[in-house]
Formats: sequence, structure tokens, C-alpha cells
Amino acid sequence: MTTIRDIATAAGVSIGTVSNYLNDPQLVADETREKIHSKILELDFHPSAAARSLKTRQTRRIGLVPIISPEDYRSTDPGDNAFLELLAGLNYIAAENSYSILITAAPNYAQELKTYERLIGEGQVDGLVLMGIRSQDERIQFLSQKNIPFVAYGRSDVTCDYPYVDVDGASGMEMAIRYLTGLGHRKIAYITPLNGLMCTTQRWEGYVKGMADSGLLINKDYVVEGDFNQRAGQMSAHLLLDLPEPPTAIITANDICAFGAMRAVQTRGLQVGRDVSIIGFDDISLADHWQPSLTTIAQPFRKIGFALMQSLFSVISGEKVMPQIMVEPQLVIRQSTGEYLPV
Amino acid sequence: MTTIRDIATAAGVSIGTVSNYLNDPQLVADETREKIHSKILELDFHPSAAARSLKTRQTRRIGLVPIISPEDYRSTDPGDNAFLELLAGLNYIAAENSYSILITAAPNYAQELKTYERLIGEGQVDGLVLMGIRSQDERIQFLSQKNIPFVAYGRSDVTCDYPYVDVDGASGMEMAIRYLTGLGHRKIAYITPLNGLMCTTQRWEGYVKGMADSGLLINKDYVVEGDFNQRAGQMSAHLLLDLPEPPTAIITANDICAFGAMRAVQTRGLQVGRDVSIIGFDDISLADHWQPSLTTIAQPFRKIGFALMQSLFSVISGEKVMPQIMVEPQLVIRQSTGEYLPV
DNA sequence: CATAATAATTGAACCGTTTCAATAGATTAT
DNA sequence: ATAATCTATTGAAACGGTTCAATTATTATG
Repeated sequence: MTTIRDIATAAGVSIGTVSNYLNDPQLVADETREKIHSKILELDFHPSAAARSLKTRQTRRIGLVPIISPEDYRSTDPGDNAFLELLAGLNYIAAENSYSILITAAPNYAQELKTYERLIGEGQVDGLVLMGIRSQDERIQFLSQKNIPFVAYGRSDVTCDYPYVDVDGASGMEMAIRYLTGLGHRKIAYITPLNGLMCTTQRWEGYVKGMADSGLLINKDYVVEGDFNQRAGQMSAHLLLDLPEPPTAIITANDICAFGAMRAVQTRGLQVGRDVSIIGFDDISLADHWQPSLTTIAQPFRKIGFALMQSLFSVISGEKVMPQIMVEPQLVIRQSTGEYLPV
Repeated sequence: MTTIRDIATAAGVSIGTVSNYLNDPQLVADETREKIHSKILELDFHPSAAARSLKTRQTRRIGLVPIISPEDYRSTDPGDNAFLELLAGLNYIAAENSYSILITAAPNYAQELKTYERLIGEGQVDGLVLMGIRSQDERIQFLSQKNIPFVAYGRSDVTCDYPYVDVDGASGMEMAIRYLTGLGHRKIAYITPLNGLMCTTQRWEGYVKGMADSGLLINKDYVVEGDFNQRAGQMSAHLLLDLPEPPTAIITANDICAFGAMRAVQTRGLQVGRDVSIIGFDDISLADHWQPSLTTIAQPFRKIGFALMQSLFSVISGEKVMPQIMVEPQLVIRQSTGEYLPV
């Protein structure tokens, strides 16, 4: 293994000069710079990350902590496709700044905080990205209080102020309802995301406001507590369709859940988009390729990933600003929604 | 920040003893152990990963290098769901051994090897996991030659011997063909994965052997070079169905591709499973929830992740064995395939 | 009882960088 | 000619652990 000492010896300078070259090449004379440069190539030198990090207290790594049990696996609220898009976004900006993403699994929620604490305590990462933000999220309180750099993908109802990037879920819901009422729908059901997640609260507010704005009363029967998977969508849709007066439109927790709901509608011999309109959330790549294609409230995950990483960098660099970015979702209209047809 | 010195002082012992406690508690007397233990809790001490790693040359990190451009993103051949399952598998075993996964994006294939080199050179990771194994994969040659610990998810046609975990794609194809011919199909088309990937070669061998075993000749028109996305499946299926004598069964590159093919079949007013049988590859979670549900050759991604990580650990620990594990895929029969009905 | 063996602890060297005060040499100002 | 300034380089002290030969205390052996 080549060390900075080998380079110094080979180039006939002191290690201090090589270090200068590494960190600020301007500091060394042209001739010396050339000599060091060529020796580095020749001897295939890569400065030790550990030694660097020990001295500078910088790791150029960002931590991400999914919960992974042997069977189950919930990194976050965004589903597979969404999560990977987000990760790609994070990673792309990270790589541009020679950062990497360190993924450390926690076996369950009980170990979660410990894992964050260890990651920071051991100096494994410079900062953290939080996903799947919950109500009264302890992670936010913990990290804020300890003054550890982080960004969250999502707002929370905690007392402290913290940096986040979030999608305006309420506004998305309002758009969806405005669109549906515009099509003549009045019986608009809603399969909610998981209870306890902040996005659930926010979207609910949007649902309430959207219904009120359109002069519609909320029918408790039309609101079903759901989840992010097909099974939940399917079961919830069946519940809704079993009602004496079934809804004519259903807004779901996310696209995957919407697929399940569509399935339920179809197995009853009804036609999605004509008999029942269905709206998803996220706009994963499958939404456009589904049969019929899915109308959905799109979150630009890739860009959210960019924004999260950029925000985290500005937090890490100690700027006094606290990034709090809201992203507007977009309603993408496809075939799963259509005009209300009076029977 | 608490250091080992603080603990030593507080507990009234030398730092050597604290170090012993950290690495092999048996070495220190019961009484001393207790004292150190309580001081560590009290002072919230976490040993610095950098300092440790500098001395021991161990990082307890495993590297993974996806290719991420601002728009595109190909980590590997497995699609979203598959990749996450694999990652969950890796991460779970990693976490059990207090390892983390370090994900570092390379912007393109040209930068790929450099990224691997840097990761190892800087001592960022103890080993690497390779995915999307290609023909004459330079990564394998490079890492083998440099004696860097790694495992690959897939065999390759390189001259050197290396550790891998792989699914027997050929056997999977044979099973699929045996099953289809058993249903009476004789015109069996095949949409291949991306050219250049080793899994493409292996599955092709399985296709050839399977056809031969069933006494069927290979019709060049029935073989279409495909890809892992819906668009490719859709276009390829259209090509096949446009033939004067269209196939009655289509085996596809993966499930997502199969979804595209199903779409093509359906838009022509044909019924999947009756008029045309379709078989996917992977068995992602959607396969079972698709309409009609997809018959597919299942790869147990989660378990493959386990095996990859375990193999990598045995390579890292310097055992003389070279793990080379073959996993049998399984044919999962669902609704997208059915008996051949003579017209 | 002396000696050998065992157990517990210590102290210092070392891992490979960064950092910064000190120095040498060259250039400019007085 | 001397002092002041600037540029390029040096050398040594950190950073926070691990490791291992040396030391001390304790127990077993002949």
C-alpha cells in the first residue's frame, strides 16, 4: 500500500507538501506539483479515508437507516420504485461531491435510535437522511437536540424547527378532489396511508379541505384506513363497494394500493374509469403502463432526492439557513378516472 | 466527544485495558469490566470508526456501485423490487455482523472501474458486491488480479476462478419449456434479456437445450433481443404477434418485460393464458397481483442476498474455500399460461 | 519455600493523514 | 544595503484507537 510518505520520498519533498497538493494544489509550486502528480499516478496512491477522517472529522458519507427484518422490510413510506428513485437522486448529488451513502439496517423500530446514535457516535457519517416521518418523530427530536446534521423527507408535528424537503400532500389531495368533482363525482372515497405517518395527517387535511371547498360532506364510511400495498387497496376497495351507496371515485394511499383497488373493482365486473374512478399517489413508472393506466398525484422523487442531498450539504457546511423546501405534486391524468355517469 | 482516554481516566485504568474490554472483554477482570462498562454508558462513549479502521485496516463496510446518471439509473439487472429485496438480504446479514453497505454512484460505465479502485484504495470498504455481471466482465478480472475481496451475483466467462452466487437460469428456462410443451405448446418464443449480460447467455443455453429436449426446432423469428422494461416487452411481443405464424407462448426477460408483452397481447384483443401464454422471470411481488397473475421463474432474491453476504464474509475472513453457490429457480404457475388450444 | 505458570494490567509505538508555526529563499520597498 | 513582504516548503505534534512486549500480582508446582 502506498502512503503519503512514499509519495513524498519519491518526489523528494516533505509529506506536508504532498498533503498541501492533495488539499489545495495552488499552494505548491508548478514544478513540484507536476512531480507529485506523476508520482501519485506512478505509485497508484489513494489517501487513506480513515487517516483523513480521523484528523479532519469528516467522513464524506451520509447515513440512511432502513428497518429490515428477515422477512419484512420497510425503509420508508415510498414503495420500491419510489425509494430507488429517491436513492438515485441522493446518490447522484452525493457522488458529485464525492460523498457516498451508508446504509445500515436496524432490525426493528426499537433499535432505530440506537443505530442513529452509533452511526454518529462512531463518526461513520457526516449527516443523515430521514424518511417515513412519523407523528412526534423521536428521531427528529433526538437529532435536533444533539445537534446532528440531518434532513428529513417530510414535515412533522414536533416542536423544534428542522430542515426538510416535503411534498405538499394536502394540495395534491385538493387537486384530486377538484378534478373529480369537476368530472361530476360527489361520492369520493379515500383509502388513507398508514396511521402514524405524517403524510397521512397532511393528506387528510387536504381531503377535508378539498371536500369542503367543493361543498361536499364527509361520509365516514368513505374513509378507510389503508396501507401502501395491493392487499390493503384490494380489501379496502371491497369494503367501499359493499356499501349500500358505494362511492364513484376512490383516492388511494399510493399507486400500488391503487392497483389493488382497481383489481377489486374489476373482479366485480365494474370498469375502472367508467363505473369507478381511481386515483393513486406517487406516479411510479408502472402507473403509466398499468391497464388501464393510472391517474395519480405525482411526486418527483428523483428531484426530491436532489433537494434532500443539497439541503443536507448546506446543513453540514454549517450555513445558518435552515432549508425547508416544499415541492408541489402534480396531477397526472390517465385512464383510471372518467366522468361521473348517473345510473 | 468522549474518547477511550476519557474512559480510561474515569475508570482509573490504562487505555490498553479499555481497548481490551472493547475487543475481548474476557481479557479484563470482572470488577474492572464492570467499572469500564458503567463509565462507557455514563459518558456515552462510541469508539471512533476512523481510528479503529486506521490501525486495524478493517472498515466493517461493504461496497456497492450502481451506475447513476441524472436521468437513467441501472444498478444491476434485477429490477426495482428485485434489487431492493437483494439489498435487504445483503443488509440484513451485514447488520447481523455490524457491517454496513456503502453505496457509491458511478456516473457511467467509463468511471466504474475507477470507482471500485478508489473505494478499495482509500480503504472505504472491506469488500465488494458485484451485480449485473457481463461477458468478459472487466470488474472481475480487475478485482481478482488485485486480490480484492468480492462476490459476484452471477457467473461469468472469464478465465479466472472467483466467488459467486448465481441462479441457474438455464435450468429455469428448461423448466419453463418443459412446462409449456407439456401444455401442448410448440411455437415458443423468447424475448431475451440485454445482450452482453451473462444471464442472457445462460438462459439462451437453457432455451436451446429445452427446445432440443422437447424435439423442437428453434425458429430465429421467435427469438427477439429484448430488455428489462415494459416498453421492450410490449414492442417485442408486437413483433412476434405480427409474424405470419405467431407463437403461442412467450418467455420473457423478466416480469416487468412480461407485463409489457401481456399488454401487447391484450391490445390485440387476445387473451393472455388462453390465446397466448406468457412466462416472466424473477417473481417480483407484483407478479402475483397482476391481472391475470403471471406465471414466472422465481429467483429468491432475499436469500440470494443472504448467500452473497455470507460468501463475501468468508472471502474477507481469508478462508481458503471459494464459495460458488448455485441456486435453483422455481417455476411459479399462475394464470398467464394455459393449455395450447388448436385453432 | 523457591520457582514456574498464569492472569491482569500497563506503556509506548504505530496506523496515515492534516495542520500550523517556523524557516529558508526570493522579491520588493525603503 | 537593509528591512519588509511574500512564496514555497518543512517538521513535528496531533487525531483516537490497537497491539504487544514488559511488568506486576496471584496461584500452582515440586
